[in-house]
Amino acid sequence: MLTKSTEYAIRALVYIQLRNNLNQRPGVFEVANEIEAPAAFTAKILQTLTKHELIGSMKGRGGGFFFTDQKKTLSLYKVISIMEGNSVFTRCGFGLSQCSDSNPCPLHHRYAAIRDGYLQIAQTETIQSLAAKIERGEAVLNTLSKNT
Amino acid sequence: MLTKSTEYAIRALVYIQLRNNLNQRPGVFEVANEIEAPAAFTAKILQTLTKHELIGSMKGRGGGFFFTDQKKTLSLYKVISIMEGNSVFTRCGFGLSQCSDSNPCPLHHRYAAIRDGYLQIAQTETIQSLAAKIERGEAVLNTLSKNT
DNA sequence: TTATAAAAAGACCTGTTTATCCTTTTATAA
DNA sequence: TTATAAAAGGATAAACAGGTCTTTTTATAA
Repeated sequence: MLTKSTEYAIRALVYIQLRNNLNQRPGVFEVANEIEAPAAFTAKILQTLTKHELIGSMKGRGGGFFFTDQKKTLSLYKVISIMEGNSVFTRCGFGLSQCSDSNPCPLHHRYAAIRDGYLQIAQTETIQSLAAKIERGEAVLNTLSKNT
Repeated sequence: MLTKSTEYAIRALVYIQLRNNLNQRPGVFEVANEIEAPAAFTAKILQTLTKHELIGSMKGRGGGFFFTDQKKTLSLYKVISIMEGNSVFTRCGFGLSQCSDSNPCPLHHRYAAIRDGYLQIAQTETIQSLAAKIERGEAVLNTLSKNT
């Protein structure tokens, strides 16, 4: 469904939010380690997220990544759009470039329902809502941490 | 969602079914043209489908592709599994390798519902059911044909 | 004010998917 | 029985996603 880059981005942002909640600013290596992604690749993704101002960054000693506005929420939809565009929410499930309610492919009606459900998730879930679930022990961020 | 190869495969199979219903056996060029896919690439995909015996083929003059058993149906699930495996039906939406009802990622419950819905579509829709919709004028196979 | 720690930037490498082209095999119509 | 039309097979290329490495910039603690 999502590209690896997008998945890494979402996991990284959730981790950053978790650390920010403890008044800490994780760096590239810490983030990469926690989300179980290659460090150099994680650095590139964090660069992208910073360039698009989803997060802020500080260079130099004690630097790292952080959310600039602790009150705002960030929807998965926005993260996905920035990382890979929104075609996952619009593409035809049959591969047709022209496919719509009025000119449907044979999968259209059923597939569009599923796709819209996915869009709903992406629009309503946020980095903060995911982080909260982890903080409440209802979910895990990575393979390492078992919440037993 | 699906790879291009899988989409081409499904569209090709639907077209072959449509032609078979008229007692014809389309060849590579005809299929490629109708499903709006590159001919050489379509040939490779038809080769794969033939090797896995989803369809039969005849070489030589008057040859082409066809379903060997006109009574059987072929689910999209089977086509997808052969073309790209079944990870689309099993992957975690958050990218975790270990993600389950008992050890969920923060997206798990909502995402699994969507994914299962998609699995339902793939298991219940068949090449034949899609072809039938087209024959009834309820849907289109390609960009060219407008069903107005 | 300098050594150090960190992110930013850019070049480069790797693997997979998508796609093309050429040769070989095979069936059949003439 | 031969020319021809078609699929099968194999090698190669192009585009993209995923990933690495090195250098540059910048902030700060010592």
